[in-house]
Amino acid sequence: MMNTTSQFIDFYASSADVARSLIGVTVLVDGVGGRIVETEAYDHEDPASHTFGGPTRRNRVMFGPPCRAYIYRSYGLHWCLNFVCRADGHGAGVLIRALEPLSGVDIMRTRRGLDDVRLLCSGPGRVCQALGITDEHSGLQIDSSPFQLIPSPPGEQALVVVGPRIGISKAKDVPWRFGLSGSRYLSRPFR
DNA sequence: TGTATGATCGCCT
DNA sequence: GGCGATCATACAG
Repeated sequence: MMNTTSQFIDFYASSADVARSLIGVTVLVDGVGGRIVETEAYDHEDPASHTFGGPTRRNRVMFGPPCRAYIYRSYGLHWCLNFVCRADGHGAGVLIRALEPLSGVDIMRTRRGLDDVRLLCSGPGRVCQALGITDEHSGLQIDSSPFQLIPSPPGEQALVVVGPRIGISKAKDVPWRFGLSGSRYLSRPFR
């Protein structure tokens, strides 16, 4: 398998394991971004997932190789970023729901049209607007340009909290939402 | 702090 | 034709 696995995240693991291990990792697009503080896992056997029911034109990237970006349009308005995981054919991924802004904050302010750092990347649609992500990024490797993944500082152990996913009508109780405990940049608090 | 609502369109039935 | 893995705004308490 060629250069498709990031060095410190095993994208061949289950989407829930990947979602948990991404907390604390920094993601940049053309140098702009921050630390992941909130994720959600989705997979092929999950009624809440786009991939439930098999491949379609929209979701085909999720059935391809791991360590790629799957971008979809949400509510006709927003873009949302996922990291594809598991081996080929599983239709699994991790939704990036919120970042702690770290790099290129002024660029993100401009793109979002507001100043408050807490509102720059605290939601999946906001993340894509702040990082300049559109469907043109769909299918790209997330460990090479323009994307960049940076591990958490060694010794810094992210304390991860878990809860049900947000904004779905099916499989509401599955605890596949992960967050950095105590972060000010979550899209919503954990109960 | 919370509930409600409009915007807007690609995808699937 | 209907419905979202959402967001910003408006209003109530």
